[in-house]
Amino acid sequence: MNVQSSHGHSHNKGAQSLRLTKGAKKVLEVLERTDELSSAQDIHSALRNEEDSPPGLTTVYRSLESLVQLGLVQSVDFGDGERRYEMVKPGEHHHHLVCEKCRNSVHLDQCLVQQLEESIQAKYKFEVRGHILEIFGLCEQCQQAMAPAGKK
Amino acid sequence: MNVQSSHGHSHNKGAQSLRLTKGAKKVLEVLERTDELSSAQDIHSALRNEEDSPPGLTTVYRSLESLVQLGLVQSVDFGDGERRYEMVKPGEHHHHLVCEKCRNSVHLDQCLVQQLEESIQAKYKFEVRGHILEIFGLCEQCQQAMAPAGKK
DNA sequence: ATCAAAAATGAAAACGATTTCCATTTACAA
DNA sequence: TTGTAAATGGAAATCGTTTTCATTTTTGAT
Repeated sequence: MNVQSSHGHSHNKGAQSLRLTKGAKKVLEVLERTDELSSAQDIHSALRNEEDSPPGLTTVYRSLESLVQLGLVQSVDFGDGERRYEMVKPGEHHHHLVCEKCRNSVHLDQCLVQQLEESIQAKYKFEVRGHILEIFGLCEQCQQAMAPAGKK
Repeated sequence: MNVQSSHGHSHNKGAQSLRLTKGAKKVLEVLERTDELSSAQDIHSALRNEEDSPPGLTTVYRSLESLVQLGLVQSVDFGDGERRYEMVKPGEHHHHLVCEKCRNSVHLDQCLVQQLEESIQAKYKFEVRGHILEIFGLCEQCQQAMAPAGKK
């Protein structure tokens, strides 16, 4: 990882700047102390409530893009049309078990796809570069809350 | 499976009618002869080109929703904001290896998540009800096409 | 410190897939 | 045939995200 502050020298020529700009730092701070997944809007409102001159929504989006490219943040797609973000250990990623009832999520401690990359490669001659994986269902509490009362 | 035509009697009270309406039949026909994944728009244009009075886009969306509920069609999310659809064996589903270069996709013959449901259940006490899984990378041809020439 | 160029920023407009509204048409049981 | 529920289509509305573009801030060289 080669993360540098906006004040450092950078010779990256990637699709976009790989520096931590002022806005990106603020976004990262929000994500740092949140363990829930946050949408861009969530982050934006959080900043609105605590900053004197909060970054605009556009900047939040751009910052998230940079942070994702830096490998500090991952974007998660639950298929509901709203992307969420969360901090990850640099360069790592993980997937979630999302409760359809209470909407809480826990993350898997290992990636099911990574384990299978080799066999996919061997079987399909396909070079794995990325993947989406999210699992939906009922968490333990919601299963119990549901059992006695009946369905729904 | 309990699929019935629009002319059959139905006493389903589901969130929405589980009959095969005229529009849904046309949509299904398009999907039947396409092995590519199709977006709602794709299906709509296909119908425009061959029907005298093709269903409107709204009807295409509604039909797809029914067909998915009936288990005849699955919707696939590649995370690019456009949902695609394809026929499946009734009640089944599958996942894809999507080539990032040529955009073709092949589907996995077995579901990696289903195999793991039990262990997820055991380990996380989580009742699996559904999931999203798509794998991105390079297909064999594109790997070869890339090797000699260099990157991109 | 000063200056020009590059990068970052914000507000508003644009986008685009999907959904909602609502008035009209069609299907079908009686 | 007729009344009612379901289906349909077109337009408008949604809504997260991206683009545009003018302004401000940062940066590196002088």
